[in-house]
Amino acid sequence: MKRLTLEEIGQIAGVSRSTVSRVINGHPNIRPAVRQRVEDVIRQTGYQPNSAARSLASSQSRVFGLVMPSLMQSAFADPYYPLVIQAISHACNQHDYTPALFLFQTLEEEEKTSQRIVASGMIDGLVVTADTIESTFVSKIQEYEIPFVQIGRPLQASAADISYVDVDNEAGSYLAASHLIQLGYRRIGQLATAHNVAGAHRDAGFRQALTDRGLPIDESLIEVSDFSEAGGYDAMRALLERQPEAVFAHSDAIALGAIRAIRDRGLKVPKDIAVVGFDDMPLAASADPPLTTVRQPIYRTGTLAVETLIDIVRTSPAPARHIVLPVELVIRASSGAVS
Amino acid sequence: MKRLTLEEIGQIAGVSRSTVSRVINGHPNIRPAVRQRVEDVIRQTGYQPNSAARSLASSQSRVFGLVMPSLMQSAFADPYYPLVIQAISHACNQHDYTPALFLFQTLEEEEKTSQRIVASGMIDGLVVTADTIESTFVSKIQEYEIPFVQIGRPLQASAADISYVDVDNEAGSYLAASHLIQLGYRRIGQLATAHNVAGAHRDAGFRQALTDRGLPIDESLIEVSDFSEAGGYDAMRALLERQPEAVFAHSDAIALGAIRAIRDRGLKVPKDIAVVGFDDMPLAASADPPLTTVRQPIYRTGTLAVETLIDIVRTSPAPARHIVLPVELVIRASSGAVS
DNA sequence: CAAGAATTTGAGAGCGCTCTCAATATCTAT
DNA sequence: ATAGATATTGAGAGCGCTCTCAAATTCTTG
Repeated sequence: MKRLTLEEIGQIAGVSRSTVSRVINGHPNIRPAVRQRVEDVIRQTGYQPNSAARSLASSQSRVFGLVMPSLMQSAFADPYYPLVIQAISHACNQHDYTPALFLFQTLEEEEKTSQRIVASGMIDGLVVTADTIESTFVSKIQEYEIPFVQIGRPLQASAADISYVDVDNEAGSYLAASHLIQLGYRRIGQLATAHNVAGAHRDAGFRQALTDRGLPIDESLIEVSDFSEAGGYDAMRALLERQPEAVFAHSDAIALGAIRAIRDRGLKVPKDIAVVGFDDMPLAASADPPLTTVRQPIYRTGTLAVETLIDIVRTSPAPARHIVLPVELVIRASSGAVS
Repeated sequence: MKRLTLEEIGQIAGVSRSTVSRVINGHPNIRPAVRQRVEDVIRQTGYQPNSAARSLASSQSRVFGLVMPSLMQSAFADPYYPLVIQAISHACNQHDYTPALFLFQTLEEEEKTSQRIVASGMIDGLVVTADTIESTFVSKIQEYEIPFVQIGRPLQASAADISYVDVDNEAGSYLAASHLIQLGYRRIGQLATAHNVAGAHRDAGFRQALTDRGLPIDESLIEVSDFSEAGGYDAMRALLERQPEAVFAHSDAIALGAIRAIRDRGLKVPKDIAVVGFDDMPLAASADPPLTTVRQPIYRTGTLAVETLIDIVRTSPAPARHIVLPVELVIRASSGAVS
């Protein structure tokens, strides 16, 4: 099918290229009759402006990039990223942006692609998930002055002029720990994740809760895990030696691994050891026992990231936006509060 | 940071715009000394050609679209799609293509965005996952003559001129069913999925295996489920009434749900009922008991889809490519073959 | 109904690249 | 050294759009 141009649409409608352009871009000062006529032609022909020409002339592409640097294989097993991607995709569709996806499995891959992303003008803005330690990527974006928002808070001090959308990890783990304390548990372990900002915040909230309730912090009750089920299993096996009465895991996947480890040892959840997770992923509700967990609004995070980015692009230069979304504790059987 | 143009690079290197263009595009017939000089300037300046201008002049964007039509919320919980996305992203990075993501949660969303995708020239080719019944999308792509490959075989007759990459679902379920039969099980149930091509093929392979081994096909031992764990649980509960000795599930998630249902009924896997899944997702190996399942090369599917698409774009017009990848049976404890 | 103001439209340049074609530089063989 | 072949380079048009500026049209108002 032959693709039409503005000129040709104009010809059919009996107006100039300029007028058609005005109609498409919603400019004022067009006689209603003319606008109608042009719109009819556009609809009938299914005309869509050539996006390359548009970008070139207007120097904006209406493409957003979604960047996930140094993403390990495993991270994607977690339903977190898929959900974020889905949210971002949907929000982009909604606002007539096209989301381009940049997943980097190695630094080498990141290196190779990132220059093209920032310097080719192909992208109007970026959503960056930067949960791990800083890559050089953010500084590169800043150098080229590309608008961007991070999902997850940046750790470093330069955070003030970086826009981000994050969930209140600290409050979440505070809730989780407080819940366990209120249920009477004293020896509360933590299956923590390291090297990521969210993990640091979750750890902080956990400690704060213990401290606020006058409990000592026993470092030997804290085991480090990655975000996987298998990691949780291993970490919990180690932790079992220390005989905790309850355990707070930094993710539901970890919690599920922990439950498996506890059961393998012949113990019952929550009777012998209570478990609380973080995420409220779909499997949490149908787990055995159903998992008490901290629900974070993952989808909303993605949506807000895009909307914030649009706002930044529109009003640039703009002050940085900082959004922290609330979380909630979902109480199910695994913590022993309900049967 | 000010973005440079070809002209300016040429100025610095003391050559014309045309020559720089030639260097960038790897044309022959450039004096080595000149090429060297130009390449140095490009490297030092970090110059990247403006992609809009490039697209406009060459009428190709080096962008591939990844389209997932009528995707329900739940489908994304499955690690299948994330893995495909990851593979496609990686393959695109490898070949200097940019992957644009189009997930459609509703037909309305699909309708709104699809015209832009096909008619704006923003995209050189599409990878379409069309596991469900045909949307109007494929015919639209064909109308606009955009190269595309499907992941998963098209069901309808027009398949011959559609390129696709698929796994051998039929052989997979044939393997699974044969395995169970060989182990001596006779009343073998199936937790099947409906309304998707892969499901149809898996069902066919299952039936073929029974027939080939002289077993009757008992329709009452076939329950329909969606692809979720919860769906598997419900379907298995129903199936339990019919007292199967073994059950083949169309996905690992379904199998996991089935195991939970069996256990809730006070029965043991595999002692009372053997279970085989499909996918070999990461959780399959660490499930309790470890899941016998059909491993399909999901990642490879995505990679091949991109490579095939590149091949098609390059040699267009080209005959349709049909690729069917082999699967393998991974035997673990849940089928009762090993402890 | 004319003259000025306001609205609506069109012409033209230009965004940064590719690609053709012609011009120039270099090489080969006599 | 020189004609002819060949390799290398540059000039210029054009891709389809946006956006400015001026022209044409319509609307006011005395």
